[in-house]
Amino acid sequence: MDVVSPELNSLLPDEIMDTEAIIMDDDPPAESPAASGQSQPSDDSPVPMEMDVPAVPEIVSLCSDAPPTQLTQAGTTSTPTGSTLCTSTLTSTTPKTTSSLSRVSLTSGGLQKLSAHHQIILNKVASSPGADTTRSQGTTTTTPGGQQFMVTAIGKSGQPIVLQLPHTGSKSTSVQGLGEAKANPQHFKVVTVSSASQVSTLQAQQLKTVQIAKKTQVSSAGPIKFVFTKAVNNKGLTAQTSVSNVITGRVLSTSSPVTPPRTITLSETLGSSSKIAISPLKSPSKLTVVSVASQVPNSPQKSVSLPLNMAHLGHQILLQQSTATSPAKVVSTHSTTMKPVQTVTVGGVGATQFKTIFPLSTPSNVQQIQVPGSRFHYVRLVTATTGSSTGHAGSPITNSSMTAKPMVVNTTQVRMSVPIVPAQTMKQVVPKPLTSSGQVLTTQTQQRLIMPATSLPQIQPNLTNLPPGTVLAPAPGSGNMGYAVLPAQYVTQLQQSAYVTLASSSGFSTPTGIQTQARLPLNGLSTSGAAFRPRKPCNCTKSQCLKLYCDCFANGEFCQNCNCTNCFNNLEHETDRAKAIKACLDRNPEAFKPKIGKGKEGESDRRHSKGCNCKRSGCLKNYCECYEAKIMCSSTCKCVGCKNFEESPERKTLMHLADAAEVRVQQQTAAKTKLSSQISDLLTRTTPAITSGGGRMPYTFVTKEVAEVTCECLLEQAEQAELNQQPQATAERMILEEFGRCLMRIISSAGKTDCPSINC
DNA sequence: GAGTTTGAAACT
DNA sequence: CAGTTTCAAACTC
Repeated sequence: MDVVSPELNSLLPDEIMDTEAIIMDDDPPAESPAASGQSQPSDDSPVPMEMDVPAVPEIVSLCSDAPPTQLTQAGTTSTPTGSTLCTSTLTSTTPKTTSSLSRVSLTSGGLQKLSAHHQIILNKVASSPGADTTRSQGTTTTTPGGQQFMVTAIGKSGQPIVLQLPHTGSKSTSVQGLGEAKANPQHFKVVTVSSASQVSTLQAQQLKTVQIAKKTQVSSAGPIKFVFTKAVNNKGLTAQTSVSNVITGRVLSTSSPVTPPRTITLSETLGSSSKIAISPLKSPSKLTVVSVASQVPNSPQKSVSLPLNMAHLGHQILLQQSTATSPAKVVSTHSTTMKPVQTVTVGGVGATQFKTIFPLSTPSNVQQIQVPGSRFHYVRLVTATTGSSTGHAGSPITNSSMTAKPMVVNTTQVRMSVPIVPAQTMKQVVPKPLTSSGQVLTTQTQQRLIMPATSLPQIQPNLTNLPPGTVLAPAPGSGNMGYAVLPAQYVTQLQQSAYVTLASSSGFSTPTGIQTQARLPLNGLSTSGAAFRPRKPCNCTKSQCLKLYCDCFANGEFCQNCNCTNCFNNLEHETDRAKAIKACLDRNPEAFKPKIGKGKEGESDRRHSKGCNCKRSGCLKNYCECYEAKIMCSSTCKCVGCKNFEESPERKTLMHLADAAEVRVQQQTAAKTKLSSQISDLLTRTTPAITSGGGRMPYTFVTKEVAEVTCECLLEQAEQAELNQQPQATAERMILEEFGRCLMRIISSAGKTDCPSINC
């Protein structure tokens, strides 16, 4: 089970928070004051949200302004699991709550000093309850009641991220203990944070606290592991998954005995233009919340409360923009007993869903970049920069620009197993990407990017019904906080074929600025196969693809590879698109929800939510949405002359015809395949035989000379029979027998290299 | 490929 | 909410 802090969840749309993989076996949070205060926003969304589950408030922010010097990489340590743990200077943080708790602090910053691998350093820190989290960075204190881990992450300097791990060891029935009674003892939500490498423009260090709710199963025999799982492409195993400047991740997935641990590799690339390549996510994923530090000073941390209906969406990463001056939040109050080794799975694991929110400054910051010679579609998202380093961010991304060490989250599966040693034994843990054997590769699911845009505050309340991945773009000139909701499919597309470069605020715009490049699949053309069904390109001409007439728009996709004209359904027209979305939602709050409800027990239960309104088609043509969806009309339909019902003979006839046609097609296909195979095989075998001579075909031996000799032999038999005055029947038999012998000699000669010799 | 039909979406 | 218009897909030729 994943535990999401109510606080963080409250900031997120229910749909975003929703994950199919989440099992609601966890006990609702009760004890933590912060958690209690973080009541989840009421949402009527039927989809269970992670928000409902988490007992511990969680705050994740990804930007660190602290100078990199604070992070000191002490060394590396091999963990029992084989992962390499890099020790770094400990940063003590003080939980706001008085209760003892184990905490994991993710401190971003000082990445410059990190190894090139940009690993996230988990520093287990024993912190005293009263310690000040904001001040005591770099120090380690031991708290009797709980354990604190400092995770030094990637990114900009010095903004520590604190992962609080409520200890439930003593309290098996702890209120916050999530799913404690459940067999699966470990449930964590992990937020991975990476910050921009640029430190100069950043302001004071910011402490970010990530609270991790842990199930309390202290008695478990096996060591507990924290698995930081990133939304990683399960396909590409070889590629490095690096998260530069912006990163994150909240861990939604939990490691269970049955489920192989999944690893998230968060690596930071030190370079001016960092790109994050988000690998495609296949399996249903859990929600990943990524908090991105914004470069806007003094701006309060902005929480995203977007009730997006993304239940059906795949893996999504939620990026929250946080300001450098935003105060760190420490929420968890649980006191738990740290297990020797705990695995935290951060997002992206098989059944996890990630939702991604990237902060966007202005629409102008979103750039679609077509790289000549590259089959990938590049999208650059740049937040408004107020700093002096804007020039870099605004520059178009080209192949040459990509050389600037962009941070790329590859589609490659990268597993990071971060075993955490008890405070007594281990103080610092640095997760190391595990690509070696024995590590389980995580499966990626769809990712959807939601970009914060301040320009559309009014839309946010209605985001529940937004199309998956809808981009909410900030109004022009509206600050750099906004939400851009990328179309779900677009994100899906991005995952496979396109790159999205996300550059955060001015701090990122510098040569060391953060650029997140997400690898996204093309619209409807995903190579993943079944995961993404290819969709027809639209042909819209008048709707600008901003009306529900457009299937792309209706499906929450960006138009790509379409035949539409005057298309606004792209990143270049985020504002218009956002307005259109809002308009659609105003007209119909459920406009972007699937029309065909998914039956609980199979397709038979599927039905059109609204029903069709056919008049002439008899509901037996694709004009009818019911028929098109291969479902029968129901009582909700208002169709006239409907023939799309169970006992309809017309329907049966059509079905039979369709089945027959399908069978024919399949047979033809199979026949073609077989024939092709046979031909190919024949050519393969005959070609060398003909050329080599050793295996020549029989006809090659029946030369003119052979035929003449054979005929002479036959004539001789005929003459012989005539001389002996044999009856005609006997003569014919003699001739045929001679012919048989000739053939035998010819055949026997076939295996010989020299020319066959036939003698009567 | 052009033209027609159709029904959902948008509009009034 | 009902009627009309618009629109793009489905369909036909």
